[in-house]
Amino acid sequence: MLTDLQSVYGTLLEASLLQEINQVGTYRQLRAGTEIIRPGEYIKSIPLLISGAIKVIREYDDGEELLLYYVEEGNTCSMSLACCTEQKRSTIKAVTEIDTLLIVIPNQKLEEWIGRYPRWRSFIFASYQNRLEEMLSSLEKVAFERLDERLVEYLKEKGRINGENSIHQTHKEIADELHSSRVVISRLLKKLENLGHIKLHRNYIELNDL
Amino acid sequence: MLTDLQSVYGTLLEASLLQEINQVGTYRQLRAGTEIIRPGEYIKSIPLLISGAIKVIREYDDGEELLLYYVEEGNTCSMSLACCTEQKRSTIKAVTEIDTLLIVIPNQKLEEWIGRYPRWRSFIFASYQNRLEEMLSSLEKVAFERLDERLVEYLKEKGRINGENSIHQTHKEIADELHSSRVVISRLLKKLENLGHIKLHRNYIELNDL
DNA sequence: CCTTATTAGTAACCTATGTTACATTATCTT
DNA sequence: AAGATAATGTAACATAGGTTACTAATAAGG
Repeated sequence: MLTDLQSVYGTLLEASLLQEINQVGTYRQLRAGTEIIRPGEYIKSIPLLISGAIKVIREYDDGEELLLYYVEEGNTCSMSLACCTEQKRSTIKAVTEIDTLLIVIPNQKLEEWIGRYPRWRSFIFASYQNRLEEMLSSLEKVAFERLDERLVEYLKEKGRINGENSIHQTHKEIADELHSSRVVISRLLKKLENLGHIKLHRNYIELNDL
Repeated sequence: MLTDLQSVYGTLLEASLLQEINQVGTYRQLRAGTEIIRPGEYIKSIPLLISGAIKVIREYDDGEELLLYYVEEGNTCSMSLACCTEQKRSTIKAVTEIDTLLIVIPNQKLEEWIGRYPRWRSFIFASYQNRLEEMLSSLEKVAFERLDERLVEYLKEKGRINGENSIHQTHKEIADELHSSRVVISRLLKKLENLGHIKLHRNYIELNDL
């Protein structure tokens, strides 16, 4: 486990800090589709990703949702950071996109290390920076791009994260994450198929050239 | 000047830190409409707002733009923080919305104080947290709300920030900040006028009940 | 005071996206 | 195998919002 940690965070963090993380943290191996954070929960610890990916979703009472961004290996979820340090309830949902290995750190350590380890401090700042940029990028996509463009990017990203050239999702699920409707997504997917970019099947989509 | 600083940041930051800020920082009194940050610039210092307000805008090569959020007194601009610590170019434009007093801190102090002043550390974290939330809120508005709702919120917020019940902007300017077109904004404003919520004039809009 | 530029009003039209409704096909249960 | 359920295809229609074009009103400059 420590070797995994070192191979991912070795260049980012101090060797002594890695030892400490390994001692106080709890390793968790999670299956794809596991809910890590639910809206309304208090968060008492932060996850460092060793492998896999987590998708972060904004969810509403009425069942509406919107995909915000993915967190990948070597990163942490700044939304949790923020919630930790401020003792606030989470406003987002986090779900493992694929099988994921992470290590969970209790939040008092988070603060303590900021005083003691300069590289931890940089790491935390960089995480915030990344998150702000991801949010900005999501905002731009929603504000400026048309749905067909967003759909293509969604398919590409999902394929990349899952390391496959196919997407195992129903049209309804895609529609939810893009905050659209099933019929519209089916229509656009069919158009992409007619252009030869993808091939549609029941419950999965083959990606050819996007 | 120090008394202004104390009255705004006195409860947030250590007294000794305020002294230090007062010494190393540069006070700047800016007129409404002053550009503080332009896209592409490197940022070597961060601003602490003492009074006034700054609007933060995403701007593109083709002249398109989108209003992201306002920074008000007692806050700093986390987008600058992020740029400072990472030595990156700014991706946003910041303009004073009204006459504004702020104090500018060189960025090496920013880092130094994080190690030395716990409350500075909390302040910086809280700023990030606020910015993430503002971004999330902007994202939601663009993704879920219709333009007429966004327009109403825009008018309210602008009125509040300027401390007036009128907005001194042309329809074109409003359209740009909401990333829409003049004709559409005029149409929606006229509808709001017919409902008795506002009164339209050349170059300004009277707000009645919104 | 007259000309010009800026700002706003309005109509006609277009398109992306959402909605409703129903048919079809694939998968699961029993 | 039959029926139930879930996923997809498709057509018809509604609407928010963007575009173009033109007019009207107001302000600014000489």
